[in-house]
Amino acid sequence: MPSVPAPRRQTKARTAISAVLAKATAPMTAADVLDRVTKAGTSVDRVTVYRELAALVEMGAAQAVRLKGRALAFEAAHHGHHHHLVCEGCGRVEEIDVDHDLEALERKIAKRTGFSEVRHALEFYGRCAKCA
Amino acid sequence: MPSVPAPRRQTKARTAISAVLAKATAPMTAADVLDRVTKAGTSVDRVTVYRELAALVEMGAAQAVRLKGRALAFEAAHHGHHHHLVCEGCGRVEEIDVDHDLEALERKIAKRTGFSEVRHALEFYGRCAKCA
DNA sequence: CTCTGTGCAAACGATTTGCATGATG
DNA sequence: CATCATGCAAATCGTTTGCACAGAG
Repeated sequence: MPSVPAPRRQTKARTAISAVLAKATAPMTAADVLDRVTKAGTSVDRVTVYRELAALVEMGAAQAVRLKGRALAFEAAHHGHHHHLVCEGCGRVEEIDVDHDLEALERKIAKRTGFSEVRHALEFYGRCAKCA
Repeated sequence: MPSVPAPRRQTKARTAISAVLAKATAPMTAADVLDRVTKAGTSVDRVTVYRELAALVEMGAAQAVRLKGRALAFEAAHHGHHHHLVCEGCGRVEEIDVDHDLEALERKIAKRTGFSEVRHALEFYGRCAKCA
């Protein structure tokens, strides 16, 4: 077990994956990322994408969200805390801000239940105007 | 495509699965259900459990929730609308009621975005007193 | 030159599907 | 006795792991 966190090397794969994730307007699945990276001209393996996404989450540069559907989706962390509105027709995802004070709610729950480090996941589902 | 919804036959497997799900105090994964059904003395195949759970959801008698972890979990629908608090240490799940008016929030979102049939999923995660 | 990153193959867990047989209404 | 339900085998999908080689520092 190294006392030093281990250096992070810069590689084509990493640059490409981060670039794609940074440009994304909605959470992307590993397959989505692979697809765009490939179409952008960089040849990367599926496994590398999984590993890099995990690394980005680990570093706090990305976060994983579980929307409808089996695959995990990822988004760059530079957006602040926000929520998602998912269309069940076309699958399109919008970011959405909520004015409710969920942090206060978390504190209340923590106090009531004895839980610590309480966090939340909140998503909305519906049908967009086009898919109505 | 039959104009009549297709009759639902009563079988041992179905009785056992519904019974287990009805008694559950927290959402159960297909594997959990299989396990309890088996231990309760009824021999059922994994596949039957999946099919029956899907059928129950379809009928509105159960609902699926995606908590931390890869497997989908199911719970009987007879509890009203509620949320979950999941311990990331031991995995225990508590039902939890929230006083925030999320329906009002849904209506607001619907109006703002043009989405219809807006629903939400809200879960909380943290560490329970024992796992702190 | 050393160690991290990558590709490839294969393992894995969760879920789904095809098909022949069994049991219910 | 016509169908629906089930079991079993195998396919699929998303993800992870093991290992040998390539490439960054």
